[in-house]
Amino acid sequence: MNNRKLSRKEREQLQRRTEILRAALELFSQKGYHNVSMHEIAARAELAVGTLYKFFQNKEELYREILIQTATLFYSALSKVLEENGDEYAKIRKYLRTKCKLFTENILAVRLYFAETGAGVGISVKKEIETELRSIYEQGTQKLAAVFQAGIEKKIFRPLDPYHLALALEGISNAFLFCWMEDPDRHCVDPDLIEEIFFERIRVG
Amino acid sequence: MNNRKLSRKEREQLQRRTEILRAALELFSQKGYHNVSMHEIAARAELAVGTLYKFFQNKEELYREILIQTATLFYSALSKVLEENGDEYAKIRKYLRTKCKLFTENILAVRLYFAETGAGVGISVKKEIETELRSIYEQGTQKLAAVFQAGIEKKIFRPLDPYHLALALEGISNAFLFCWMEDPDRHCVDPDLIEEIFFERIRVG
Amino acid sequence: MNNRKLSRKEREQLQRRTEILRAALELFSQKGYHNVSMHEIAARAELAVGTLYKFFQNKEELYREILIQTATLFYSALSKVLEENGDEYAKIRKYLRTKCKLFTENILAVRLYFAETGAGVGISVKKEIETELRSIYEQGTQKLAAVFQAGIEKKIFRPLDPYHLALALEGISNAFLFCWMEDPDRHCVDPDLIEEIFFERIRVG
Amino acid sequence: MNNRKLSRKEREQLQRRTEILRAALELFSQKGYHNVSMHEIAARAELAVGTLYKFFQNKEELYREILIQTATLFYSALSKVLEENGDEYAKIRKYLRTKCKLFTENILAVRLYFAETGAGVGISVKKEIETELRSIYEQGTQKLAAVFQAGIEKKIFRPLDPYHLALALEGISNAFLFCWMEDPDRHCVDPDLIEEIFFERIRVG
DNA sequence: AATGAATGAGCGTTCATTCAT
DNA sequence: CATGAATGAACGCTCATTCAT
Repeated sequence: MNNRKLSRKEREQLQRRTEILRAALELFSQKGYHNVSMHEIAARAELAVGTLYKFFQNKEELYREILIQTATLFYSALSKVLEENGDEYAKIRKYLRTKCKLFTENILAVRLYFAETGAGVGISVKKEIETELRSIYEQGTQKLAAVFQAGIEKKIFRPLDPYHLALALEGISNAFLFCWMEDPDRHCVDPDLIEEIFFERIRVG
Repeated sequence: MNNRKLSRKEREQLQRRTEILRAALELFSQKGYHNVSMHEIAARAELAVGTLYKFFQNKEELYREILIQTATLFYSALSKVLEENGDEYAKIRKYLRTKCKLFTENILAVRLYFAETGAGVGISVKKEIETELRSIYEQGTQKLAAVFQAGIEKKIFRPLDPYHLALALEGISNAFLFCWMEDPDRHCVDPDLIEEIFFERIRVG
Repeated sequence: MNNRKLSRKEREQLQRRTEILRAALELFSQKGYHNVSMHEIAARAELAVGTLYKFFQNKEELYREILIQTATLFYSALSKVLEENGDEYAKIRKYLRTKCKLFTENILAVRLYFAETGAGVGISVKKEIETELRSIYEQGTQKLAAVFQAGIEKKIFRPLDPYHLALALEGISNAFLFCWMEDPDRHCVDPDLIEEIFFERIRVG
Repeated sequence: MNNRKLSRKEREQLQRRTEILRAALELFSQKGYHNVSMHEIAARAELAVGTLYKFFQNKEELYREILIQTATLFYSALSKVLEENGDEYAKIRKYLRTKCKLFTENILAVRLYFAETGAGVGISVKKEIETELRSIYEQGTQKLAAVFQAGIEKKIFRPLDPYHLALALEGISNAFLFCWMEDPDRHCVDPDLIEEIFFERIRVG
């Protein structure tokens, strides 16, 4: 990273930008895109409205930034896991664990993310944002499918369509995570539980 | 039914109401609640704005009507399936088939429905609508769980938490249906396919 | 009168018309012209909206009718009193008594009437109505002034400007009647009381 | 006063606010509350609609502000007069002079004021505003009554009910002022004239 | 003649965005 | 460079009026 090179001014700028994103995330995830005004975001970020427009072209762009940032964070973290060494079964298990962790640690962003992609559907704020997000999501699913593919070749998994397996894993884990988001006390986020249902009889042997 | 008793006037009224709902469904599912104006809906229904308000108290009510109608249609159809005679495995299979059929035949409404309930999350148009919908959805999941419970008792299924099984089945099937909704050519809606992944090794024996 | 000549149909028509005026008077005097809709009036008169338009060109005309009717009723009753035989002092006394009676018996209409003419001012629903009403009111004041004029000539009253005397009497009596309308329990409508203040000297010495 | 401390910005703000109030007063007093739109006021004030809402919460509040401002101005000026030193007769004379002056200098506001309080009646824009205004008006009348009471005790005035005397004075003066408002050429606003009629005896003998 | 469903102009209000300071 | 007052298009909604039945 080139953090060292940032002048005081630049650091202050970055700080401000981050502050805006934080304020916006809180508000958007609480009330939804259309029920949050730029004034409200400015007020929460303790800045003037005009300043918001110095950092983001418009409201949509600010929204997009939050979503892309989160999607990228998730994608890169989960990709990394899938690219590590180890057998495919272990990779999937770690993937599940990481996904659960990311979700629970970033609920606000997740809310927004799924409001947009709706676990597959979604009437997004803007079609472009939706497309962009879906593309990132799709890349993730493809990577997951590739791992299943490898696992199938190594006879770790039964010879099913790897993309479908990826889809199914995503579907189950999302369902459990959604359930938890709705009612955090129900403790559905246990990855072992998800694994048991998903794997126990799918795995060969 | 008392369809016979409808006078011409009443029939025309019903027709108009249906026309409004159709126009609204199309627009809402295409652009989302906040990006559709009452004028737009009126124009598409080839009516004056005022007429919309003769049938629906306000925009929200019109939106709610669409969602509740769909949710109820789905819920009653799927409940019926689960209440029919037959062993639990057959019931689940029929449930899956019916769900796929309902989805593919009501894509527009499904888009809206999941935009609201977000398969679990969702920053809804109005909290009341969300709650109402979620309650219907939850009832459905409970009914599904009851069938799994019965199946477990009869040793048809492995002794897992029945609610989790319901959640998982919903998760997987939604994932496949979403995938299809995004790209109808990919033909992911084959219920056999979903069953294979979900069941083959979950079922005892 | 030619009441005899009215056919059943005509009688029914008149009845309907009266019914509309009654309903409108009640509503207008309760909530004011702008806060009453034609639907509301129709509903209270137990008629269809369209029927209202058969009897009155539009909302304004309906309103005008009520006001002109009341103004004419008041004017003719009070004129009659002033034209009776008797000395001028007695006429004024009877005028006052009649005015108090008319007011207390037609509060609803009075409310409307003064809302329009505002005891002199008034931002009326329509300038034309205001002008028309004021003209009737002015005629009344002129007639009253003529009586004062006669009284002055007969040395019954001191030689003051008769129009001013008329104005003053109207002003005082209105003030007392308004006071009563606001709070009917305060019993300010005693004509003797008004007379005492109007006629007898206030300043000692 | 702290007028000195107003920065240029603050002065401009105040100017704008005043400008809005002026435009609104002109229009309201000309056409009445319901026949004036916010767009119209904005246009006359040479501002955008949105700007109106920066200064006043809504149309009603803007209306209320005008009325309360005027009522307070009148009340404080007239109260001051009644609280000055001097005998009661002199106070009433000065009161009358001041009232005439205030009326003639604020005709627009007076029109509105009496449209609301209707010199006693009035179907007001909002019950709350009416109540608030009437309370101010009533305070004024009470103060006037107190002066009459003192005058009666000092044998300056005949022993009549002081509140009724206040009511009568208000009634007469309003009648003359209304008469002048309708037709400014008739010169009815001469306070001497009002006094003569109010104070001296009308009936001969 | 009576009806009341349909109309659509026009209202009050909001809020993303701009730009003079 | 940050500010926030000003803008005005666009919204949801109402209601006087019309006209086919």
